[in-house]
Amino acid sequence: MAYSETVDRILDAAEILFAEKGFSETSLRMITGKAGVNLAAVNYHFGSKNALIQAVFNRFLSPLNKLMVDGVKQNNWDKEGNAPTIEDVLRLYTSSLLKIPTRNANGVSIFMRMLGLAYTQSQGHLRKYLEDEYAKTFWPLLDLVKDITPGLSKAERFWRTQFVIGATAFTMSSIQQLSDILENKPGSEVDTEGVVNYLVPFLAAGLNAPPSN
Amino acid sequence: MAYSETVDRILDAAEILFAEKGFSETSLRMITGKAGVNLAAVNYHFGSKNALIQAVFNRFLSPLNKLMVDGVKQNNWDKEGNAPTIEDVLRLYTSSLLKIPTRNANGVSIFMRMLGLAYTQSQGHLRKYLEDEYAKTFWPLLDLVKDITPGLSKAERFWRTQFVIGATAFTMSSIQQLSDILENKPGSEVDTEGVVNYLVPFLAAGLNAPPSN
DNA sequence: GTATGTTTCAAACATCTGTTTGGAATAATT
DNA sequence: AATTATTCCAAACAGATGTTTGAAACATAC
Repeated sequence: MAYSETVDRILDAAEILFAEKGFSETSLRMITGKAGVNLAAVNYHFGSKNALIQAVFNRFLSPLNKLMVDGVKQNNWDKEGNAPTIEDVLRLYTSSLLKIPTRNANGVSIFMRMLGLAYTQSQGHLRKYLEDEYAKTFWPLLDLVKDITPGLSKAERFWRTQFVIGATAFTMSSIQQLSDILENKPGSEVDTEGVVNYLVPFLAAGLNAPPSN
Repeated sequence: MAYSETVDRILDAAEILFAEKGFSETSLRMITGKAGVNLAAVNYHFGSKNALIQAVFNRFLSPLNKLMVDGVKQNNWDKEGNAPTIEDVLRLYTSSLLKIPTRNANGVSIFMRMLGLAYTQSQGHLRKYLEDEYAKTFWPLLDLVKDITPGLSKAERFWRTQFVIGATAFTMSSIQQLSDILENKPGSEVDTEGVVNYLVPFLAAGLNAPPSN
């Protein structure tokens, strides 16, 4: 798959439509129509619709992965006696999300909604791909949490990190609609960083909560 | 739409398949095949596939609605000087979910996944249906939260309730996939009640956290 | 027993799906 | 300039989709 202008046009259009409607609900004809390219271009450049879905994921999961791994190294959290707090870890997580380079407006929302879809709509082919990427991106984060919350069982710690991801993905993906509800008028300006500021103490308290039993 | 054995057979099959694959990924031929009825039966009894989806939701959201409204009354939480704690409210919510009468084995996890799908996959006809029909169920609960967390600004309280919904919906809709990741093998058994028990202290601590500023 | 209303069923319907094809247009290489 | 590789594109493909049809089977009422 060589580079071409067409490849990016397709990825941009697919990303928006997938986030908007879901994978099965988005046809190749919608994508190529929005991208202004020929229908056959998807199969020519990507091979199949499934491969296109993976390519869309790859484009934003890779930078996220890099940002988070770099963040851990930069803070020397992997070194002895340099343990971060829960808030530190969450700040790295949320700031990494906000730092991902986006090509479209509302890039963060689209990307978060994709992350949510990745789990809720994951079909066979996506499954394996995501588990691999997931391991790379989120297991380091889980390791850090492990040192901070020694009182939790492995299972409870795992599920709490899922609650963190869930609250983040759900909120970010629908932040525009939710802001409209709060302000009681559509089109209000969304303060993403403000919502993140609400998010961090909520998640930190949840992670630091005493075990369930 | 009159009652008939066929109607229930279709609902049972559709419920399982929707939870397993999602709405768009489940065809009427799969449903009628599993139910052992003729293909045309869905359109005859329900009118359309969309109407069938709504009927499936209706069959488990109605009892949930009733359980929660009854729970609020039964505890006299609406009376003066009888304010519940955050844990009380969350326990009512989760125990109501677990109390819904089920027709299939694994009924609870199927309902949970449906609930997750209700939020994450809802667009178009489903979204409007859900908002109209069941917003009234959740607003009383949010009023209770208001009385319990007087220290929060209106905005911060609103966003925290979104975090609660997000963590719940996301987790429930992807609970099977996540269980597989945790156990490192596909097809593992999912302990829905266990996950719910992890969820309550996490969410309670998050809601009770000190304000962000 | 005949008539009426309801439910089932095989078949067909039109439309949409992802994918493939073969030739035209364009770019790169020699 | 001639040749080769790459990209584009209109058209067609085979299969799946939700829905409709009209007659058969069944139940109910008179």
